[in-house]
Order: sequence, then structure tokens, then C-alpha cells
Amino acid sequence: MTGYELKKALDQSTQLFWHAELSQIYPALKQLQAQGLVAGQLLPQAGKPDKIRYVITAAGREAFQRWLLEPLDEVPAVKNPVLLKLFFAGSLEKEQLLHQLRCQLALQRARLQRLEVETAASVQELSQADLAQAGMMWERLRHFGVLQVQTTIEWLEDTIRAVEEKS
Amino acid sequence: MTGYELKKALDQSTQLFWHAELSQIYPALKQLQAQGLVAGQLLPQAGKPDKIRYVITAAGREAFQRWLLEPLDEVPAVKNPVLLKLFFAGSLEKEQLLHQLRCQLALQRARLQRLEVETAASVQELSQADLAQAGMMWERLRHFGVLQVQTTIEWLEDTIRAVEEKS
DNA sequence: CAAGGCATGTAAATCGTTACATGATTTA
DNA sequence: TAAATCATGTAACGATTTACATGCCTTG
Repeated sequence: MTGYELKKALDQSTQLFWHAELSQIYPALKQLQAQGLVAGQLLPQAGKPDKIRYVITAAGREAFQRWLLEPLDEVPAVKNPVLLKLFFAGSLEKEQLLHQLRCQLALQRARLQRLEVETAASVQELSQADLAQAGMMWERLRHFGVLQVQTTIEWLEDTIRAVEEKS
Repeated sequence: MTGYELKKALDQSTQLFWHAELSQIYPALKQLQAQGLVAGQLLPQAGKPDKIRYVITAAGREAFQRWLLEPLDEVPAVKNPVLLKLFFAGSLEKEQLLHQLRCQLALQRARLQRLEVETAASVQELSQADLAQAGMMWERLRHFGVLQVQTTIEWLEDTIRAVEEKS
């Protein structure tokens, strides 16, 4: 893929748990090329900027496989500024706290909609054969995203109820 | 608090959604002091290194309040290297994929144990009065952490089952 | 005719981690 | 006697973001 195509692919597939800006992708591709893990081919275009299409090399495939096999022996640390703010928001006025909670709830509900409709469609685009193999994890991860957002929505609803019922 | 005390407080309270190293905390405190948001008081000690205890100023309190009131109008982007690896792990051999999933499952189960036992105890330490106000969100957020880990465990179990039942 | 897509990048700044450095006291 | 706790930091590196820069084509 080209850097530009990669960005789009990332936004469609992994946006729930990974993302990157073009300004990070382009230098990263050059670095991978310098390490011999990918090969770049210049594709001149008329009327548009030239493309550079990168293809993984044998060495790249090996490095990727090694990475895949590294044991998952750690739980990644989370940084969530929204939860951090809510942690301290207990000291706000009741109405202000409720406003913050409702604001986030609306966003999460909209997100669930998008996840269930749009992303399900993009998973459907995969062939049955793909779904049986690599694509299966794609669908499983999309489902995980839905579960997480549902949990978040229910938790926000409960929390709003609890705050409302306070003195 | 001193930087050192702050780090311990963070590890006990917000580790589920925020953390920081001492090497980040110490310069940050100096910066806050330079901005007049905290004041530092040197406490000489015998037999131990001197402490610097920081106290929030009036300007600091105002800035903190402004931060608390900023609308929660975005859902923070997540970066989870474990999920990223699982996304691509669909292309591994069945047994290798199962190994990765089981490895992560064991970690998450251990984590749930710790969360339910240890953290519940540290929340108990708060007085009833505190629980009614600021501490309530602490307890709610601990609960959210439990829900998220439970969801993760169930999802991993389901996924393992799905992979096992494949050709 | 403005906005967005296509396509590449660089530069500056920020954020965060790991390693290094010191040194006394306490615990296993 | 080794490791952990207390207590402070700095330096180097790596990761990531935001802003800047270019320029044509297509769509609303």
C-alpha cells in the first residue's frame, strides 16, 4: 500500500484500538524501507501527485511473524482523560457533574450507532473465505468494541441515576 | 503532597485510567510552581533526603476548576497493542493463536482478582462523608474497571471457544 | 467557488519512558 | 547481604501531535 492508502485502511479497520497520522506513517515507511522490511515502488501519475507503493519483503514478513509470536504477557496501561476528569468531577456541583456525564453519554450512544451500522457493513465486504481466517478476528474485535461501548453506556446511565438520587 | 507521595496516590487511585512516572512528576511540579499554580515548601529531613511538599494555590484551584468544567465533548482515542496484535493474529496457526489468547486471559483473570479484593479495601478506607461526595466517583470508577475487565474476560473466553471449534 | 479528496512530506513541539545518579534506612 | 523504601532529580531517546507546505482534481 501507499502511506495514504494505509491511513485509510487503518481508519476503517483498527480505529477502535489503533490509529496513526500521515505525518507519522510517511517517515515510518521510509524507516522500514531503510531496514529492508518493505520495498517502495514509485508510481508516476498524471494530474495527481506521484505515489509510492510499498510491498513487504521476505525479511519484513519474518519480522512481522516474530512480532505476532511475542507473548501477550502484559496488560497494556490505559490513559483515559475522560475517566480522569470524572474521577475528580465528584467535587463539582450536582448539576455540573450531571451535565458532564450526559454529554459523554450522548457521544457514546452515537458511537454505538456508528459501530453497529457502518463497521458491520465493512466487515461484510470480506469474502467468506477471509472471514474463516484472518477476518474472523476483525469481526471478533469489532464485537469487542461494541461490548465495551455498551458497558460504558450502561455505566454512565447508572452513574447518572446514582447522582440524581443524591441529596 | 510531595512528588513521591503523589506517585503513590496515583498508583492507588487512578491506575485504572491514568498513571505517571516520577521522572515526569518532578518536572511537572516545578512547572506548575513556575506558573504559580502550586507552592512548594522545603522540609529538611535527617537521615533521609529532604522533601518538597507542594500545596495548591488559589490560582491553581481556579485552573483546576476550569479544567473540570471543560465539556467532555470527545471520546478519547484508544491505543491497545494487545488488541492490535490479536487483530493480525488471525493469520497465525490455530494453536499459536490459542496460546496468545489464553495467555492474555490468565492475566486478565488475575487482574480481576486484584481489583475486586485490594481496591475495594482501599475505597473502604474513605469515610462515609467522603463517599457521599468526591469518593463516590472513585467507587463508581473502580466498578467501571471491574465491568471492563469482566467484559474482556468473557470476550476472550468466547473467542477461544470460537477458535477451538474451527477446522 | 469553496470544500474535500488525492498524495506527498517537513518542522516544531509535546509527551512519555527508560536509564542513570545519589545515598541513607529498613526489611527479608 | 541483597533488595526495597524513601526522596530527589537529569539526560537521552522515542513516540506522537499539530502546524506548515504544495498543488491538482472533483464534487456540492
